[in-house]
Amino acid sequence: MRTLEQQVQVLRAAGYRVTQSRVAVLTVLAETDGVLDAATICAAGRELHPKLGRVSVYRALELLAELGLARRVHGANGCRSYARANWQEGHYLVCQGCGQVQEFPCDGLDRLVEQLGREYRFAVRHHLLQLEGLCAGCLDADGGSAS
Amino acid sequence: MRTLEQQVQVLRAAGYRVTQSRVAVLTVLAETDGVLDAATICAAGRELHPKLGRVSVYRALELLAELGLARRVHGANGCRSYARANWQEGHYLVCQGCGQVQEFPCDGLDRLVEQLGREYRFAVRHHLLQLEGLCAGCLDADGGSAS
DNA sequence: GTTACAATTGAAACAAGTTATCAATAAGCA
DNA sequence: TGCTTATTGATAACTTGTTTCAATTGTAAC
Repeated sequence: MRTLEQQVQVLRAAGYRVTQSRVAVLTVLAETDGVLDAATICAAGRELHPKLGRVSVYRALELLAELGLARRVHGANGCRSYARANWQEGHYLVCQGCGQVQEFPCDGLDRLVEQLGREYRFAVRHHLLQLEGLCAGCLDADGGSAS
Repeated sequence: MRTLEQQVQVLRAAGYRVTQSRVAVLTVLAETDGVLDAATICAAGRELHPKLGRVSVYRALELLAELGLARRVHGANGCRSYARANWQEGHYLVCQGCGQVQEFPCDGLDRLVEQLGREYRFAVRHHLLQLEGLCAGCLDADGGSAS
C-alpha cells in the first residue's frame, strides 16, 4: 500500500493541486480497511480539515477514483460506498460480515476478458469485477457455517 | 430471451402479484436493448399505464432485480441505469458507443471466482462483472480505430 | 517573501434516488 | 361476487449527487 506521500505524489504528477480537502479525503480512506460512504468520509475528514465541504468530498472522490487512489464500491442496492485503491484496475473482495475490502489484481481476469471480447466481438475497454462474501475472519467466527 | 409471459410467470412463482405497474416496467425493459434510467422507464411506462408512480418504478426495479428479471448497470459515475436481465447472475457487456447491453453467462468466471476464493481465503457468495467497451457495430462504424 | 492567476473550495440551490406513510385500489383466491 | 391482503400512488422527508458562483487557496514566477 502506498504511503500518503506517495499518493500525494500521484496527484502532483497528474497536474492537480495538493489541497487540504484532498489530503483529508485521502487520509480518511487510508485509515480504514473497509468501505465508507461519502457522509462518513466528510465527517471524518472534517476532523482533519474543519471547513471540508460536502461537495468537495464528492469532487475529491471522483478525482481520486480517476487516478486510481480511491474507488467506488458497487452493490446490489447502489454504489454509495468508497474505498481506497492501490491500483486503477484493481478488483475487490468485499466482506459482507465485517465490511473489510480486499483488493486484488487479476491477471486471470485479463485473459478471460480477452476471451470474452473475442467471443462476443466486443472491444473491452474497461472491466469491473467485485466479489462479495465472507472473509477468513468472519468464516472462522461463523463456525464454518458458510458454504 | 424470455417472453413477457415467462417473466410474469417468474413473478407469480415467487409469490408476487402481477400488477399493471410491474408489467409496465417489465415491458419497457423488454423493449430496449440498452440501459435506461428510472425517469425514462417511468415516462415510457406511463404510456402503458398512465397512473404509474415514480416510487412504484423504483419498487418494481428492486423486486425485478432480486428475481433476475432486471438489473442495475454499474458505471464509474454511479449505477442509475437499469437493463433487462435474463439470468440472476448474468454479466454485462455495455457498449459505450450505442449503449447496447449484452448479457452473458460465464462459466469461466465461476472457475476464476473459485480460484480467487481459495487464494484469498474468501467465501464468495456473489459476484459482479461488467465490461465496458465497443460492440461490433460501433467498431465497424469507427473504422477499426479501436485498440 | 510577495504577487498573480487559475484551480479549487464551500455554501446554497437544485436534481435524482430512496424511504416512509397511508388511504385507496386492485390482484387473486375461495 | 366478496374478502383479504398485497400493492399502489401521492406526498413528504431524507439522502445522495450535481451545478453555480463568489471567495479562497495552492503554487509558480519573480
